[in-house]
Amino acid sequence: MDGPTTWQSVRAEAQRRIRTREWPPGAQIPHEADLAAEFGCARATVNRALRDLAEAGYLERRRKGGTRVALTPVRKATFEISIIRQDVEGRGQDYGYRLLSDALEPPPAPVRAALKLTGPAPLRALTALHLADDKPFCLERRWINPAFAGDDVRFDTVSANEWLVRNLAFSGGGFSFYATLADAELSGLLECAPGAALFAIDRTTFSEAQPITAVTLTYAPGYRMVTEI
Amino acid sequence: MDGPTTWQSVRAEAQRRIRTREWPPGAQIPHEADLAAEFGCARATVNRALRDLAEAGYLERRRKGGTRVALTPVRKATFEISIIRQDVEGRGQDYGYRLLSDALEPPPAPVRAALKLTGPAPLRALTALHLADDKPFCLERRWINPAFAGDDVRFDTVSANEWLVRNLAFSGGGFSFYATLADAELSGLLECAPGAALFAIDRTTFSEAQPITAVTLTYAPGYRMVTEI
DNA sequence: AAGTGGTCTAGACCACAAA
DNA sequence: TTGTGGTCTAGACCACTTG
Repeated sequence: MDGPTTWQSVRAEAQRRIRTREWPPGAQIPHEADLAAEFGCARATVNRALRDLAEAGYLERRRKGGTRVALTPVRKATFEISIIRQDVEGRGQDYGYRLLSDALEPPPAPVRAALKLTGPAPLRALTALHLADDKPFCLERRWINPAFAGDDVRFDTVSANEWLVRNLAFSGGGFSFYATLADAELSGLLECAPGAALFAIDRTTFSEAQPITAVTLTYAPGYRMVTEI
Repeated sequence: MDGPTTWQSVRAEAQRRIRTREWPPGAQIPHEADLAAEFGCARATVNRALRDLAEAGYLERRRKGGTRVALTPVRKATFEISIIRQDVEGRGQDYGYRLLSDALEPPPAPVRAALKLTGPAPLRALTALHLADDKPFCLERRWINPAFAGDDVRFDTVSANEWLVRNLAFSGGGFSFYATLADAELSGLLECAPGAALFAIDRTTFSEAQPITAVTLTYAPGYRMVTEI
């Protein structure tokens, strides 16, 4: 005996069959019940293994339709959205934060569109600088729905980034990553040459279909966002 | 009766308790057995729900240590690594591909380091251009371990990007995203102004600890990588 | 040593989609 | 209509870690 069949071992064997083309791309693979019989385990164990592979993009499963090997295995990479302070400290540098401005302003059209706002109601507009070892690390330009962070919430010492992460669990939204040029304002704030290439992230956050915040994070030159799979 | 308790409903209720601070950050939550009794369901159902929340970064679970609400909920975003052709076609544009060069060359030091190569053995060096509606979309500069794609594999019409995705299921590796400036060579190939800000991705791929390929994808100006959570 | 999550089993019913 | 995956149950044993 070699103990009970684990779902990891079933997954590994299924991976092997996909890699070796024993189960070629597009082909239908045996039912869970058949595989359970073959591996001598419960169907739930097979289910757990195949569900894992489907989540990773290697299999496509449909009720009644059965399970097929994905024609184009979609690699899914995950990256962690950390608080900027943790990002800096994780690099072994000292973190600093400076709030540059905080006022109510009517949002420009792109921000209104990103947050799906209809009216021109003013939003709370923040500009802040995140520092690493006293040097500019990232510029944060944020628009916040005042209903979620009124005047009583102050961002002098705690960044809006951190406050929102800690106070808005379970929200959805979108990201977009792109490159942008340092204009006069950015080069001044980030203390870099005008015309430098800067990595930037636009992010919108919703909670239960309510718009919460839109933010642009522009990083100082040389920044890389790293992840593994 | 309202039917069996689903793991999704358990997860939703747990989410609510975290959001409302009924389970505050850092606090230990009841055992699976207690929650199962409270919800009137099997422990496996509670386990499925809490495991899901833990994978999303909201809970931290340890055998014997119990389950705690994460102090800093790490948001995990996932993005799909698609074949560039699909990316272009998904935008409703015509895809084109042009192989610019293909030769065996000793890799430069950064590539050797990224692939953890010890010797100076030559790699297959490819340069190719991906087109959208006949305009440059993305420049691909790739180094491939010849053991995995010898001379018999030709990349005239099928991009190495696509060939590798289709032929190397189950591989690991790393990504890094950054911004870079268009130098003379890049501006010529991507038909953009010198000094433009370009979004770029470095990627390394390993299969079973064997180095497979290192690639730099440099996108034409204006490209955004988009994802949702 | 003991408590907690991780997993497996065997069986059952259900939801969905294909035929 | 029917076949397939999705899920729930009740019980059991095990692995890991903390005390």
